[in-house]
Amino acid sequence: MVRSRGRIDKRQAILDGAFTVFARQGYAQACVQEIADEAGVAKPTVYNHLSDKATLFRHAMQAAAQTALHQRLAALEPLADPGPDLRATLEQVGHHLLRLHTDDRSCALRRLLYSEITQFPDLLDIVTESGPHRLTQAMADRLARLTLAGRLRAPDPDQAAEQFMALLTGPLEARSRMGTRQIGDAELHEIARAAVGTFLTAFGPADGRTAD
Amino acid sequence: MVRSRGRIDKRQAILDGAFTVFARQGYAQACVQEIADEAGVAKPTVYNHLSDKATLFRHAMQAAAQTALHQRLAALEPLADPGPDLRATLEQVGHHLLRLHTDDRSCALRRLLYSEITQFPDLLDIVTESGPHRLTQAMADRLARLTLAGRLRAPDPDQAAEQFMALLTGPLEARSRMGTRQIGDAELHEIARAAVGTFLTAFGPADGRTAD
DNA sequence: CCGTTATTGAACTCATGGGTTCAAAATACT
DNA sequence: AGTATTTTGAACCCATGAGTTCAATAACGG
Repeated sequence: MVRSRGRIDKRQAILDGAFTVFARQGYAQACVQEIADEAGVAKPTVYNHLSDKATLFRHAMQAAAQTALHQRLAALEPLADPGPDLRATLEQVGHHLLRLHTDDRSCALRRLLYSEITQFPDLLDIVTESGPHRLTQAMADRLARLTLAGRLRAPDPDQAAEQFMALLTGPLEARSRMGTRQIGDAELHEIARAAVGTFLTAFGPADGRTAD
Repeated sequence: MVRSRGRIDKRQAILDGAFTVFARQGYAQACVQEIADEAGVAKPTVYNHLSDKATLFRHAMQAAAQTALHQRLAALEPLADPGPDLRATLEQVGHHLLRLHTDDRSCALRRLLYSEITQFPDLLDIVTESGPHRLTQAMADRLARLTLAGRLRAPDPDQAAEQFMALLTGPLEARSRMGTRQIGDAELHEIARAAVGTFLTAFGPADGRTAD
């Protein structure tokens, strides 16, 4: 059995394995030996790369948050140049965001953040500020542009973005039983459609209530 | 024989202290000795009332969820007979809900639920079903009545309730930094006003946008 | 090839904390 | 009063797991 013994590869493997195990067990219940196994690595190797369990946790969370943020920002792309059917584009983006939001790693990240926020207050600056906040900001930018273009009526884009995100993710929490139940694609579409419907009724152009 | 054990009913003190410590430390980090101290009781007394740490946790969570639910349901009362100014009543109820939602014990309850949901899947049935779900249900009932009375236009009261709650609590999560920052009453009022504004624009009576 | 460095497994130390035992003391019930 | 029950403190047992040590070994660079 020749395992790849590159030094760089191991660090990434360790961080990935760490997040997987933390996600499955929670911080306190996860033992370093299990993380080492998950990463296909010996326990001392873990301590060779990351000094202790806490920093291991921090780095694993940071990495997971980074990828989550990038995925979400990418999902906003269609709003940069929405086609003639703004409603359809919003629904597409909304649905994409919902899919990312219900992703296993995403749910685990939120759960871990919630649970360890008291023990690791610095996680907020690492994760949240690089997370939801920047996402809402980007969304607000899009909405501002759309308002300037006369396709929306959102004089306060920050508030509109905040509420659009709320309309999307709010109903999820209850329905997904806090992330323990996987939600079918059809239901996600339905939630996105309802969210966009309400959003456009409130912030759509003047003649808003048209067809659907 | 008679159920009054020892001097007072220590059981309640234990459950209260347990929730306090769990809220402060998280499940795994909380040690039973500390709970005993918090409750002003000896450690064996704790085990005398609750068989082990897990059931102690479950009962503490259940008790906390009960009170939280009752408080929230009570907050909906004004909607049973709203005065002539529906907007004002909605804002009042919304603000009240937000205050309860940002309450320390409430935040701790949500945090603990999120964090231990994998270790205690049964908590969902104990807490969530007795929590947000029943609250949204009650809200939907109110909205249905208001629609029948011609004061709203919410043909799907369940969805309207779901979205109203989302508009209220969604913006909170980001702003309160997941419950770590206390939000001033003024900001809560602002959030409630914005939520009700959007809600009424979407679900208000036909001549909606005028009323103020 | 050979020295350097990273990795490995296994065993070890040590602190923490769940849960129990027990005899003494406090309390409640009659 | 007297008896049954609970509470209490302290000590105890024991499992778990973080973090370390170390000698053997695999990879890598020259």
